[in-house]
Amino acid sequence: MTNAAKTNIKLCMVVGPTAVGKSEVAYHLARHFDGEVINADSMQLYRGLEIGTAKPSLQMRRQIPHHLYDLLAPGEMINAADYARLAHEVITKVHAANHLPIVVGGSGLYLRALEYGLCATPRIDKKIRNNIKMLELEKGLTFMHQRLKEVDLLASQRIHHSDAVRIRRALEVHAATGRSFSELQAEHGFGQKAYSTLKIGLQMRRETLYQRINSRMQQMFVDGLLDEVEAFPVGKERGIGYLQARLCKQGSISQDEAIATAAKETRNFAKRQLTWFRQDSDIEWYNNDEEVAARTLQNIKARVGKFLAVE
RNA sequence: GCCCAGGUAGCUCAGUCGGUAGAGCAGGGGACUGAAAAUCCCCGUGUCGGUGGUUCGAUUCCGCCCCUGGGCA
Repeated sequence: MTNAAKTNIKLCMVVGPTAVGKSEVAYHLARHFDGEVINADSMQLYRGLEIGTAKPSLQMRRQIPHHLYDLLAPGEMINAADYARLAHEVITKVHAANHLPIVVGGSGLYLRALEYGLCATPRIDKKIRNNIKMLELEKGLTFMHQRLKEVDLLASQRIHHSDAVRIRRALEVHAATGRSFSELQAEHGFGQKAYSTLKIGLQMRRETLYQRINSRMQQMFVDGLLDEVEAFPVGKERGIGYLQARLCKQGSISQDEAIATAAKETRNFAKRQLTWFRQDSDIEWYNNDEEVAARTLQNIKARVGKFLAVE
């Protein structure tokens, strides 16, 4: 994917698995290069979720402008396309102010949507969505997959028959546009970059990453995750740790169990993130293990400096 | 010291009427175009505690030893 960018706006992305230290690096880059930080984490978008989403500290956020951190109320919904629109606005402003936009986060689809856009589909009508849902409820997933096979063979081959989310989406798009989803995707093809981007990937030894995740989850409960979960309406909890926190409050599980489960889910999530980012060959990887972190930061700064210098 | 029950995958355990073994969890790999901290797929070789014996063949049967838990002293 080395296509020419639509604009000549330069921006930096800091990506990688959760708990690898992205926010820190982004903050230091912002300080050094007169930048502003833009969030690309689907959960840090929410107001009031400070502890459980490991947002950058208030201290950091007071010193450097941080965007898209307190946008939504817990329980409110957003999607990748909406996110991309919001981020574009902010990036345009930051660039206009002659500052370097530094996008940081671990939500792969959000980052991709920002960089390449998503294929153009209309907003799906509530009626269509409901019809498909009802049909699925009535006839089952296998039937829905069979139906997808009839209207969009390629999509039915690509989407596993158990993947309800994607089956639904493909059927919705077909119902709304009369065209097959796979065709629309092929036309889009992530063909055009919106910006001139430098993608910095942070990684560290798996074992260390997992230890950091484990102790961070422990600390989250110490810091008051149990109170923070109250930001959600009961039953609307989303994001790793919050459901466990609620169950713990209700007495269905012990705090130790809550921590263990939440830490496990975070580890699994980090692994999925790594799988996602690994297939992006544009990412330049840096090791952020503690013993080399200082050095790494210097290397990254040097790399960003070079990136900004070239025409 | 004696009596019981165990010692099998990183963990918890199942199993082999003797033909070198399999579940759950953990873990690993992968997919991903408006729910993405979501959703979904694939992956199980390990001195079967050690050592002798019986046997064509022992993780399985027998002896001894070691370890763990419980009971009795």
